[in-house]
Amino acid sequence: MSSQHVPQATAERLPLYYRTLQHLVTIGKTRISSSEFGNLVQIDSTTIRKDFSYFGALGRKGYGYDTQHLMEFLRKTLYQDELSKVVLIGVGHLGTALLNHNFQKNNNTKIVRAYDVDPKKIGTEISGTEICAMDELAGADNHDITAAILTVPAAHAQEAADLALASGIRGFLNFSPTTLSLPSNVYVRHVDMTVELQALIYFLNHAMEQRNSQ
Amino acid sequence: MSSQHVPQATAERLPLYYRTLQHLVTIGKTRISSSEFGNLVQIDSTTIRKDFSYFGALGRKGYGYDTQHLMEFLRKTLYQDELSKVVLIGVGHLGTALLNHNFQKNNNTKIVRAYDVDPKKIGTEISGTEICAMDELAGADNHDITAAILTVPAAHAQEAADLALASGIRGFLNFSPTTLSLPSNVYVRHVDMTVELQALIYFLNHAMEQRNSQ
DNA sequence: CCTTTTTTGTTCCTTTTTTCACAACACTGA
DNA sequence: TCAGTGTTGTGAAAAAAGGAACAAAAAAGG
Ligand SMILES: NC(=O)c1ccc[n+]([C@@H]2O[C@H](COP(=O)([O-])OP(=O)(O)OC[C@H]3O[C@@H](n4cnc5c(N)ncnc54)[C@H](O)[C@@H]3O)[C@@H](O)[C@H]2O)c1
Ligand SMILES: NC(=O)c1ccc[n+]([C@@H]2O[C@H](COP(=O)([O-])OP(=O)(O)OC[C@H]3O[C@@H](n4cnc5c(N)ncnc54)[C@H](O)[C@@H]3O)[C@@H](O)[C@H]2O)c1
Repeated sequence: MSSQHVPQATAERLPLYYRTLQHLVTIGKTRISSSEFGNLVQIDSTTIRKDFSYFGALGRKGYGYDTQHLMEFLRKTLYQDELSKVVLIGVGHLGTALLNHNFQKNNNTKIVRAYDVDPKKIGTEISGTEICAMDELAGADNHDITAAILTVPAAHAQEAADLALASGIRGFLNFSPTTLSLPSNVYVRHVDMTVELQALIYFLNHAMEQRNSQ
Repeated sequence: MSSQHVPQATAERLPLYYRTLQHLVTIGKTRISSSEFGNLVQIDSTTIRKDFSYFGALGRKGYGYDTQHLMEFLRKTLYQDELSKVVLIGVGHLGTALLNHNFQKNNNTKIVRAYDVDPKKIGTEISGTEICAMDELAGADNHDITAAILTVPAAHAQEAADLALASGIRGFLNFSPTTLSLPSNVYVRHVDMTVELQALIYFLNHAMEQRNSQ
């Protein structure tokens, strides 16, 4: 039962569950049923229950789920209770926003260092995070760094990723609108806000009118 | 054949295809096979061919796809050749980054107006986009606006969305880490960068070690 | 203590998405 | 012109994801 193989789709939902549980704990809600939780995150309650069941019996019949317990379980599952250190490459508009944010809410992840090529930025600090030269990245040993956030212009994304890879980084969150070519033992996630906006517009133009005409 | 029902998964990939084709046209590549294209976007070539086939026969056997033609077809499909106007709500760190960016590359979408509650920001401009008071949103007629980009703090996201909805907006790109509750004739897309980073870390911890042990 | 209500965990069925396999067709070069 | 090669478009199979239904267990309320 416990933790056989967790489907990709389930794994993608875990962070949403975790964040929602954090919120519930904060507002003092100690228990929740799968259907109430489902309403909250807008996912079918069966899907919720099945997702949790991959990790064993986390709930109690006739009661629901203990929010505190479930949250802690997910925290361990997601982070294995270690602080995940990440670096950010490209301190431009988007990079600066991310540094200022620095995933404050979420104390298990921290941007520990930033890199850029701009001499004006190198040596300065944003929100307590120091900005270093790209040359330093090339020589660094970053095996303790979980991931690199890439917020450089698309034309430089591959180059920046290669440097990070050489320094020992094995995870990438790529914000540039370009596909990276990296070895298969490296994990890349792509966040493309332009694509998101285009997809939204497409669905408004097509999917919606279909739904309306039914 | 042509445009029966386009699966959700296919529709989600169209913007990526479009962007990649733009790049190919820019660098002067006039034709491409599904397998070469597939390598580029890291999607199986069969999936590429099937995706395109929902729109009819866009390629030529023994030749491949004409990049210019395919790009133009996708542009029409995605935008129906109209400029999509969007507004942005919440001119903070992230909102400012988006305004500075303003989807320059992509001339079919434009942030025409921004809204905030901060009196210091109201009346100023960022990258040519004027920042208005939220009160103006409440009274505005925004039926010509395709979508609203929400970059307000999570605690205010629902409230901001409700105002936008009342002014006639029917599409939302929500960057706040919260689930919005809106009528079903409204389309909401959620971009959660925190979740993306958590998912990345989860996959690094679990999926990767599985792949390695095989 | 017993009955009724709630709610999980899971089985089974449906839908969606991906992948395989290949016939059909169009280019290419001699 | 014609053999040979490349590449699409698609039907059929496989895999993944989603959702209905319900037995079993626990809680709640007398
Ligand atoms: N700003 C946004 O809202 C937004 C939205 C969607 C996508 N993006 C994408 O995110 C990326 C960054 O966008 P931005 O608006 O922050 O751009 P930006 O131009 O403001 O910042 C880019 C930063 O990267 C640095 N840089 C350039 N080349 C580098 C290199 N080789 N190594 C390290 N650093 C380098 C620059 O000095 C600059 O500080 C782009 O790919 C952009 O397409 C941004
Ligand atoms: N900055 C990031 O990199 C980042 C990363 C992930 C998620 N987010 C999310 O994006 C959202 C915005 O983040 P941010 O860093 O830009 O925050 P921020 O605090 O810098 O900006 C928020 C802006 O919204 C305005 N605002 C507040 N209440 C409002 C209301 N009711 N109506 C209109 N405007 C209002 C504020 O005046 C401010 O300008 C947050 O929900 C945050 O969690 C941001």
